[in-house]
Amino acid sequence: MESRSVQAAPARRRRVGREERERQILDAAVAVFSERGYANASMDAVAERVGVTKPVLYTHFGSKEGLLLACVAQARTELLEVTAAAAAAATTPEDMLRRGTRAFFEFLDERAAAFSLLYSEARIAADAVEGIRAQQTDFIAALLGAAAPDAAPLQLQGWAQVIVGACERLAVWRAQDKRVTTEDATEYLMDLAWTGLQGRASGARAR
Amino acid sequence: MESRSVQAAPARRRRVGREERERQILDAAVAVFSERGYANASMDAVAERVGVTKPVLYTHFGSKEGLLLACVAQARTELLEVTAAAAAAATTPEDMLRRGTRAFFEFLDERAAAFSLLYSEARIAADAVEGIRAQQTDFIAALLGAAAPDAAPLQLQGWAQVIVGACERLAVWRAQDKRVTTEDATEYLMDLAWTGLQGRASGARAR
DNA sequence: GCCAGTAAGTTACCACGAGTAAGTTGGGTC
DNA sequence: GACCCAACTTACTCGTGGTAACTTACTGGC
Repeated sequence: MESRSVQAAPARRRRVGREERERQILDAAVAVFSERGYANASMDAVAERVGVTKPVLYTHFGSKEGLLLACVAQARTELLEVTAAAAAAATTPEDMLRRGTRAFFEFLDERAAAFSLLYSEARIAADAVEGIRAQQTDFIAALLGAAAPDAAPLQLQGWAQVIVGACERLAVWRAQDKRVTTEDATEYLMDLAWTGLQGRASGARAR
Repeated sequence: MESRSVQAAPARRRRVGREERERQILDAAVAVFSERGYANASMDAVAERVGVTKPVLYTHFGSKEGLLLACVAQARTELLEVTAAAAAAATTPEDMLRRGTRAFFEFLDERAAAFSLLYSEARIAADAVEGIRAQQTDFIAALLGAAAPDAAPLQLQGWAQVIVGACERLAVWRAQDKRVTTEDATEYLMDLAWTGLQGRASGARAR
């Protein structure tokens, strides 16, 4: 004597297939986690958004942390696909770096919610996010290795770390300052990573 | 009939001055938070480490979040002092970038616990950590502005973001791979930010 | 058509930790 | 040595992650 609506919509909404439910839950989780922050988001809130009760989430993902990790894993897969495809279309090392970088920024633009999850969210997913970074640095180090075959492996890794860190930071900066376009961000990265500050700064002496 | 030790040390441990207590609590909090992670660390654990009970923490810092923020604020102050002092000792822009970068890595080496707190810990402190980054980027942008007076302000900010992001990432990488010395990390940053990859990579054509 | 059997869901609970109200005690001061 | 206040403790509430046990909708076999 409360729900069951007025007359139609007899609240007849149960029994959804496993795969579809999991997609629903993941989408809801990304939304809720990114809106309220992981720590302040309750599992009940996610469940309510899907239209089920809490234990359903637990049968699918085991724990709150497991749910977060599943969200992260999904984003990870998509990220590699997008950047690798962009880099594959390039012909020179410079072009590769530029295209890959731009693809990264564009991906984050499209998927702003997933992004804020990935890069603002907690130690709980730290290992998983670190795994994404490792994936990206390995990928970039391989590209750099092809372009600079005389560099030591550790050096390649170091350069790749620099690029990944720089991109991540630029992405966060863009989220705060909307004036910065993906092209701007890409060029700032290229200015330093490819061209270097040497020529630009040497015009003005340190005085 | 359980504590109160054997005979000496009559558990006579109350009444400590406000400032000293706050320092004790901050130290304990950094230790506990970095050991177990903010989310898994209980306020009782921090209190026990200090040798008091939970409400004491609340009278000093208001909330668990407030305690974390106080830890972060303390680290922030120290970080700026250290890097600014290092940069001030330099004579050329290149030297400034190199000395500041190295000071950053050395600071994190000395204060590993505070570091893991800063760079692994959660959305709760995200704003505060973001404030530290803003402090560092403003500082670096000012240095770059002196060295490259014809660059646009937004461009300077962008370059500074690249450097801050790169340093942060290199720092995390170093924590994982102990082979990488502060000098290595500093040089990898300089390789890209100052010299640029252009010369190095152009030896090998894209083929 | 009807009746198991099982996967999908729900209700109703526990445990644990953040936060607090109210009472207690140490120690400096006159 | 009586007083007072700040430092400290005890003993609670409440919200939320997680779970055990029960219920219900859909499946295929006869």
